[in-house]
Amino acid sequence: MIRVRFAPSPTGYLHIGSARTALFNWLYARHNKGKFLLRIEDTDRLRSKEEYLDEILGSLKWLFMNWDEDPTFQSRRFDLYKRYAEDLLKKGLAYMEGEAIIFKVEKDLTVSFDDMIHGKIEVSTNELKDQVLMKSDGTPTYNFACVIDDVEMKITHIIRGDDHISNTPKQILLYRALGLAIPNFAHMPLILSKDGGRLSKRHGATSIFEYKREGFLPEALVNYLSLMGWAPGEDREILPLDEIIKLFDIKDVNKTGATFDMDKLSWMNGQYIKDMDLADIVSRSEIFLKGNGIIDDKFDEARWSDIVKAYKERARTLEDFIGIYKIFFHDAIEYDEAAVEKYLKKSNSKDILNRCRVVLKSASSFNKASIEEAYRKLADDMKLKAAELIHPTRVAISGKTVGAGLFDMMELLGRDKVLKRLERFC
RNA sequence: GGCCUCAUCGUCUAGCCUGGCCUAGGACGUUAGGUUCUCAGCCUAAAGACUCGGGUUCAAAUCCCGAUGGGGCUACCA
Repeated sequence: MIRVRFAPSPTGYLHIGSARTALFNWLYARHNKGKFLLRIEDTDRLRSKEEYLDEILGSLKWLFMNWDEDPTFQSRRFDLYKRYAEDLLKKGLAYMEGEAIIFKVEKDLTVSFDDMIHGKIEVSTNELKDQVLMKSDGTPTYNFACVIDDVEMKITHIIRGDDHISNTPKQILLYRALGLAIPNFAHMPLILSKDGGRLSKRHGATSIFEYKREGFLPEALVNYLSLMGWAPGEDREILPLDEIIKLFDIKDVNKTGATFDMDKLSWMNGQYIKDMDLADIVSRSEIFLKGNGIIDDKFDEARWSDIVKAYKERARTLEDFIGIYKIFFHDAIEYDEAAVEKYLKKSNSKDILNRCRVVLKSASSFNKASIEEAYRKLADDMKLKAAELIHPTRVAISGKTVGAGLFDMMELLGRDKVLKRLERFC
């Protein structure tokens, strides 16, 4: 049975890089019908915070990464580490220095392992210093606790970032000294920040929840993340999670670091919104609007559904729906000054809008088809192109030059609102 | 500095293992055009890469060596 783990340290939120590491572990487990376990590396009591843990777990859940079994907390296992360390001490493989227990690294040995992504990696122990196992304060060091926990948790495959390659020989020495079976290793490339360096809080290490706040869909984010360092082949890019699980293979993971591309994520998110069932995107946008305090419980869902239908293929994030909502449901709308200047301040603007208003006011019905017919006829009468009526009208009723088709917008807005907004410019 | 590691369009990648089908394919982005009331979407097209130098071979993006460049590690951080 394959068992993998994701081992976050609750000293910060889950960012893109760590989420991708978690994802590849999760995909490997699900693809192979194995177990995906969580280990919380909270040995640093000062920097570890409960709220970070909550955010990390919440982020994992949001991205569909459910875990098996209860998470293991390192802070609750100090006795365990101590026992192993004392065992090494007894065997004469470690020594005390003050209160600390230190592992003796034998010289002139070659440690080698077969990485599932990189192939064979070899290091001479002459490059390694003796390793602190237990610090003077009684807490274990990372490399020691990591080995003990991976053994205790019966981890079969350690999938982690490239930055751990140089930790691996140290850990292997520990497995050997303890007489324990060495797991398989797969070191995946790191996600780089735009300037090519390591992802850090200063450079692009945005919290996963920040993407949620910005209106990204978890499906799109997971899909995009899976493509950082891995490709399903056949030039496929947008594919559902179950398909990703089916196709995922750790052997296909690249060796080269990848730079996160926000533009492509946005594009992909837009594709997901466009292709999503209307009911689904309606409810998600609704939840998003509620979360942002834009709407409350008494809100016209049926009408919102019609609006979403008109806009879903042009939206890139759920955040776009905030502006859309305001156009249709708020009385006061924001006007794009440049657009007003361009379309509503011409010498004949007032006249045009006034005639539009009159036509709309007297129209026997107010639906997309009838409005369009009336507009085209009016344009004919005035010897103008329809566009010369359409553009100013759009700006007058929505404040913007962009958006859904004008006649859709007018029908969705309703006659009263349309007339009221036109009046402002007549 | 030492050690480890990586190297295909601006970005994500396919191809590399098992040399020839690669005048290097796809996607994002960019540019141009089409559809249209705008934008978006959709469609079409264009520009755009094998880091460099040796070697092996009839033949190298693919194999080998070196250089260069990037990244990581080098903590009683994780």
